[in-house]
Amino acid sequence: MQFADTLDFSERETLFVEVILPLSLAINYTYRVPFELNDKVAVGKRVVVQFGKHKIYTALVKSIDQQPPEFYQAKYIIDVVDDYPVITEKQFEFWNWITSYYLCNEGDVMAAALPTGLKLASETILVLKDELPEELELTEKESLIINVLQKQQRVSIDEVIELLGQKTVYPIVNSLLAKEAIYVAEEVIEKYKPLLKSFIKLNPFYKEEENLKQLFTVLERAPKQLDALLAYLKLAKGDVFIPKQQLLEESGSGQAALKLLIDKEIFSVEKRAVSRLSDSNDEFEVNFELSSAQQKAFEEIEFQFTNKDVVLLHGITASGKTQLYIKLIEKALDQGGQVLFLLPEIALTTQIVERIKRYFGDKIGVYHSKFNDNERVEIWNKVLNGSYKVILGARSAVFLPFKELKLIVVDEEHESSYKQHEPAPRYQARDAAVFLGHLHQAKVILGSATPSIESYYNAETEKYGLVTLNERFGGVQLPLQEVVSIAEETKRKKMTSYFTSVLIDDMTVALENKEQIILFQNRRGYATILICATCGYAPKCVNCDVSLTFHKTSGKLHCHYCGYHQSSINICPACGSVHIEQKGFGTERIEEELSLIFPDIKIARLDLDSTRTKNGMQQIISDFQDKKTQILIGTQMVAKGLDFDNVSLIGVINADTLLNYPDFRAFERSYQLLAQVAGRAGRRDKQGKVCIQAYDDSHRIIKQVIENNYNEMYVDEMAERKQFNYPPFTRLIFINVKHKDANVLNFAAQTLANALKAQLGNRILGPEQPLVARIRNYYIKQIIIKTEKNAAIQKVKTVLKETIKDFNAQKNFKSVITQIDVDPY
DNA sequence: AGCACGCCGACT
DNA sequence: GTCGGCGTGCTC
Repeated sequence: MQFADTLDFSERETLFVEVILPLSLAINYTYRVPFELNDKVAVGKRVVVQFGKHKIYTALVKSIDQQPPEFYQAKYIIDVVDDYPVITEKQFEFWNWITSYYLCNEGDVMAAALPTGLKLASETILVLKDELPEELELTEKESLIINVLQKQQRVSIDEVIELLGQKTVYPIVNSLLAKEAIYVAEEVIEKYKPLLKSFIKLNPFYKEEENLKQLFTVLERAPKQLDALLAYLKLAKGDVFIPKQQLLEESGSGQAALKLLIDKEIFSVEKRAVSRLSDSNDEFEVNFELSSAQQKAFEEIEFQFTNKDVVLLHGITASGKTQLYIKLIEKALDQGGQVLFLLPEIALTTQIVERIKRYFGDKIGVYHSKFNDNERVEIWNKVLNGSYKVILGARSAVFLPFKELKLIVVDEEHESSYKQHEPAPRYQARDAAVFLGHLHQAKVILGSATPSIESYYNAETEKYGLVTLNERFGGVQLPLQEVVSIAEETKRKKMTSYFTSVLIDDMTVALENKEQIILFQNRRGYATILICATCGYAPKCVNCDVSLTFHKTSGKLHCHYCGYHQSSINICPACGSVHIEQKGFGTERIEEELSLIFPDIKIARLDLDSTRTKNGMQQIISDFQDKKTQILIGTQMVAKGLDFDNVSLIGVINADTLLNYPDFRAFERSYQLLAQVAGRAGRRDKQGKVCIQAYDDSHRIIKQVIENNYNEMYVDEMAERKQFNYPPFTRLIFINVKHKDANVLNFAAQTLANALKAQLGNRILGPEQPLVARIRNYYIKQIIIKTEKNAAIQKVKTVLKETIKDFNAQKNFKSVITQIDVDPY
């Protein structure tokens, strides 16, 4: 009996784990834990599981249960990856919020949140059996595979496809498996490899003065080795490892000498994981005092924080918001907390990052999409272990594993790039950050010179605090702003290609003064399309409902939606005419025209095409900064976060295309963009100039930009939004319905809309035809849900989710794709 | 998201 | 007869 008492039955527990897979799946799956891993599994750790026949994934343990699943036999988990949870409890809560608010799957969030390096990859590998069956009859293709396997042991499915020159290899592979000639090895590769560098240390034996002296005499006849030793003694203070690279540079002695020293055990080597991120170690103090206006704003923010969690900082351009942020960050750090500083993607490669880095030194991490996975995993771990206190990042940085988050700064909060449109989770990082702040009881500061209407509304209705900073730092003057009517100039024949005489005169003056110029051409209207002057034919994309755009650099016609491209045309394929004209104008075209007007001036272009690479953009910017180029032509990019001392003139080529964009936020966006662009002119000691070209030169938005009248813009916009029932008075949810067949789509979209209307009534609009009705061979329709602000939104979402589930379950609509976009702006 | 399986049309 | 394309269903 006593024996039975000591038997601990709890150890015989069988555990089951519910895991999230990094895939877009509607439900989570349950696996069984092998007894020997019982102690290792924990919520928030990663586990290796097989999902489906071949694939192996890293899944995340969401919960642990002792109850076996009722309706199926659970598979075993293969392994537990982590010693400690990589996902914190708070992160799970955050993920849950994203899932339910933005109506996506948990797997979508996991896929977006974890750097790929933390998700393991699997590759199916074929391996030859040690002993082949005696009677083995193989087809020609099968023996081909076996032959290769005999030479190189392992072959991946991809290689087999290449080898046989055909796509369907599974039947053949299956046959080989059935004949027991091969087996399948699942290879899980940990993608994250720390960067290892060699470090050198002097044998502690030579710490003794006597021994060292002796060593010197021994090495007298080996000058190179002596150099290395001396270099080490110079670099290393005491008994430490120093980077091999550094030692080689300092000593001037080569690898060979060093190797001899190592062989003689005078030096020892060690491989160490080092950071891939260039941490600037120059932690020099950047001393600055807040101006009295800034100091007042700072105190005001602090005061607002006593009863508000979110404060909107409305500070005009060049009012020195960055300094305020720095002071606030400093304070949060003093309290021992972490800080998340969100920036729009493109602003991350620019000066503001440098400034903040310089101030906070190696406590800071930068996180954005151009970093590779290794770097991202590194940042993830440093946030998790707390060695990074401040994170500068683009929207995905909200997913980092913060522990003691005290403050979140969202700079340029009005920026549309905080919203992710594709793929799910379609989240708005600014709004998510507000929730994240709430979760951590951290304060959130939203900063902008031109706040979004919804944030300003939140401030006006006292949901957020509001602090205004409307004095330019250091008394920098506002630029001189003028509007030129393109219509007028065209009538008087004063236009030179796209440029009004006023802009050309301004440019001439600026160039004579050796000052620099930025020309801004917004993305809309960017395209140059070809059109036949005889019959009106315009080349269209074969996969999408858009005209192809002509790119001079490649000499080809490109589709901006799917990447399709074809060679350009000289003869109209429809009518045979040779009169092909270029219509519309892009940055490329402007660059070309401009170089005809100013042949001796160096011109650079900053847009998506010229900045594909991580350094492409840096190069263009630094060339402009170093005054190697005089004129910079760009799309929105030039408006964001760039500061150039020597720029005295900003030209907006065509403001109308912005204003005419068919979107309820077009005016708001135009105001923000134009105001932002204008803020780039003459930042230091000299008053700059802004020249806005437009057909409709009396448009209220242009007037409001020139007068710097945000409040009037806000009031006008609010009146319109109220009248037409748009946010912030309502909430929008878009449902994009897609199918390859236009007829199926039309019927499906109408059916879904009807089903929704039956429950939600006139809150349902559409289905409507979107601007581009077909992308990548899929036809698209859009259903819009517009609910009143105070409606029980969660209820609407539940209805929506259920209705779509039922809809997709219908036989005819299985292949119809539906995507939900909550707050699609 | 993959991937198998099954059905169908096309061509060595 | 294969081969490749595509629609459909399933993965614990």
